[in-house]
Amino acid sequence: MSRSTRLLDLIQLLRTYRRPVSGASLAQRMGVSIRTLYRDIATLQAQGADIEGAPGFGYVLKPGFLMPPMMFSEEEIEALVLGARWVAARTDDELKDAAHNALAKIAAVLPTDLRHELETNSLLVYNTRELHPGTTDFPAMREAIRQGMKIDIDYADVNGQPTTRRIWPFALAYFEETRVLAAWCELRNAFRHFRTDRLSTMTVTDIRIPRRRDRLLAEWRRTHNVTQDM
Amino acid sequence: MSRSTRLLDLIQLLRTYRRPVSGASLAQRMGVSIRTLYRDIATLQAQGADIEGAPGFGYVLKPGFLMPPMMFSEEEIEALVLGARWVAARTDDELKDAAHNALAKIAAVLPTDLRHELETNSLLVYNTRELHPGTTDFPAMREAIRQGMKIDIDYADVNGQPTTRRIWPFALAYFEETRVLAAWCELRNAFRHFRTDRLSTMTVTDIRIPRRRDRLLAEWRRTHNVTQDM
DNA sequence: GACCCTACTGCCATAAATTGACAGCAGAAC
DNA sequence: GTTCTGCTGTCAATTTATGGCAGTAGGGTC
Repeated sequence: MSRSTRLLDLIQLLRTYRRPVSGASLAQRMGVSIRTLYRDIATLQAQGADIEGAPGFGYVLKPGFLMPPMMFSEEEIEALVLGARWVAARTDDELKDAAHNALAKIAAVLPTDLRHELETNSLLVYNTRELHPGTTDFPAMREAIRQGMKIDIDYADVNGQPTTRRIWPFALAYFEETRVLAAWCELRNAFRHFRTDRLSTMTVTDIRIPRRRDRLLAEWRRTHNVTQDM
Repeated sequence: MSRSTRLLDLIQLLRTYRRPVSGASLAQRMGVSIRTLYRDIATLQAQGADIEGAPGFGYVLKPGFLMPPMMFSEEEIEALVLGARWVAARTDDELKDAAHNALAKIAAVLPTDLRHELETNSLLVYNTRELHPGTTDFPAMREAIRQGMKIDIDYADVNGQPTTRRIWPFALAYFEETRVLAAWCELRNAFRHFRTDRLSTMTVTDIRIPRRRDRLLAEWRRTHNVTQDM
């Protein structure tokens, strides 16, 4: 790989990170020595890339730096289309429309050949089994998560009567057949998980959750050893 | 000036032109020989720049090398992230990287608040069951579908010995647990479906499929009553 | 057909750059 | 202090870039 392509690849690699990365791991992924990587970083900085490096931390590319190539590859188009199709097939109607609209917006900025690739993509998603229909209002649930609003639910535990609780929802996890709402439960004063097909009622309150969603998510991940690397 | 900075400058220079420019004048403005300019153009094209050159005319950079800023609704962001996460969790490593890179590229052209929405999104995908590992080279298979190349496979039917066939692959369908390659089978002279976990070998030939992929897909959909509305 | 203008490729000797290795300094967290 | 990292200098071997030249080819104009 020539140096000029490597520099562009390095930008793209840095774009995919949100937390600091060490130069050593970048060097390994680019297949060059650490010395060369330092030179590459210096070159990119000289060309205007806003790369922040600190001893003991690593590097972060501060957002807003546009540098070619900034177009999708065919494989990236495939990934986006396939993901959108899974969303359309396996979630709810609102999210399905959203996936559809997002693809349309992406298509609008694509050059002709890539738009054709997007439109004729032939990775398909099939739903063999029906999802449990349920009465859960997923759009409202997602909205509550986004806005950070407490909700009240009636939830039937595996071996118990339905109980009414006020919870702080912060994540919704999609399994093959079920979906699970992750929340802080005011009743139990602990993190709890609720299968959405066992919710009998759900009411979004107008009370704000007193903690940031990403903090709750981070703490839950830490205490429950959950990783999702995107 | 180093070559890598010159390549970026050349892109910028090309963007300022609307009518074709001759290589000679570009070379003069970049301060290099015409021979070097041709090499630079070739390098940029290899990196995905859509530069059109015709004898007697000159060069034009077709729009689309850089992505313009894009706006999505919060729900569209959620759909894209959720889809990308499903791809990352349930397909292969190459597609996982592609999904990751695509999101990073989208994030790069998003305004701050939407980028934050993308980065802190809390719709998660879980893989409860392991995918059948298999030995199928999915990246090569997707590439063959994209490029429209025939492939040779050894396929073990449900109740039979493995047979070697030459097929025209045109679609790959993702089910919860299996994946099925849809193709025209030269042996049976008909559409056939192949579970990828029953492929023992797969060789991509360098013979083009004599029909367009989208035509095959459309005909297969018609004859098999398959709908996928995205 | 002859004629331009241009894109594009192959070759080659020279010049320039890139590279990895090693040694060492510096800042920050523990 | 120790450890983790960023960062710089130097140098020899290697790789790459470069310009010049010759030649092919495509697409207009006359």
